[in-house]
Amino acid sequence: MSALDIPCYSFTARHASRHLAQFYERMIIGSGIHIQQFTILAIIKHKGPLSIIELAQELAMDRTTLARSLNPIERDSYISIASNKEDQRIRIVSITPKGKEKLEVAIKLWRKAQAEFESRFGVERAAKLREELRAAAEAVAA
Amino acid sequence: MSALDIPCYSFTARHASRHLAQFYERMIIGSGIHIQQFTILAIIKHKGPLSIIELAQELAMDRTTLARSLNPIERDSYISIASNKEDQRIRIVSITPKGKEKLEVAIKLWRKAQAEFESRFGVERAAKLREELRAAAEAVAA
DNA sequence: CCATATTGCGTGCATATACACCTATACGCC
DNA sequence: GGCGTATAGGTGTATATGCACGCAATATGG
Repeated sequence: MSALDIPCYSFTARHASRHLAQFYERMIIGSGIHIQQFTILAIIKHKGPLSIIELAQELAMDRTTLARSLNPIERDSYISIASNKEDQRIRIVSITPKGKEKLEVAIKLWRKAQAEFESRFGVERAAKLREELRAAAEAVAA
Repeated sequence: MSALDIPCYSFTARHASRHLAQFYERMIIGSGIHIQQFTILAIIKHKGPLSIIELAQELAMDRTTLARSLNPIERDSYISIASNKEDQRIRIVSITPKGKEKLEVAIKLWRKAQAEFESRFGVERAAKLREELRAAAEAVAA
């Protein structure tokens, strides 16, 4: 018996998440960004300029975690963060042209990672797993 | 469409892992240890004294990540780390009596978390999800 | 219009994660 | 025994994660 036989759902999810992340990192390393940054860039691009809180809601992650995750991609000029005239508390996050270029490169590699995982795991099976993961997260929502 | 609709398996797994972890953290907070530390303590107890590398293999996690995760539970005297006479490179990790006590308290709360998740998500469904997560991690193993 | 509540956000702290690189020890072969 | 190699482990750096707390700006109620 190894730890993988521990029936803890949290451990199993964490374990799978770690290893999937490493798999995706290896696949998109040529783009120069991380898989988490890829997701954030993709959301910013598709949902348009957003406040920190709106973006955190879109990504279903903690506001403070997201804020810190923005630092490296802002430093590398993939996003820009501007203040808001009407409400000076709000900071608006946008993707830059440089960020869009980066995203396009990463998307090609990401598609390969997706295809490779589906090839190894099965397309239907992968879709089912994703749906169940979503449902599990919803089941434990605070 | 939110980020949850992004079909990235890595994002979905990370998302579920984060939220499951938060759920378990809330449930075992009374024990004073974290869910990750709970898993590590449980493995050390059940697999007996182990080297860092053996322990990392048991937990299917990176050696250096594990080593740093041992710091807080060693500081709190839940584990002890001793050197090895035969091979002085090796450091042997053991659970302490204090660690065992802590583990017993945490295990009661963990069982409640397990039961609560199974109640919300379904026992069969949860078992199936766990099995699929395990298989997915194996599919992307380096 | 002022006092209070709410909201948006940043920061300190602690833990988690892993790669690259380093040191020390053991082992194997000659 | 000594030298090259393999192995166990530590450390620097960077990102990820989220709670507690604080601050500033806006909204609200009287």
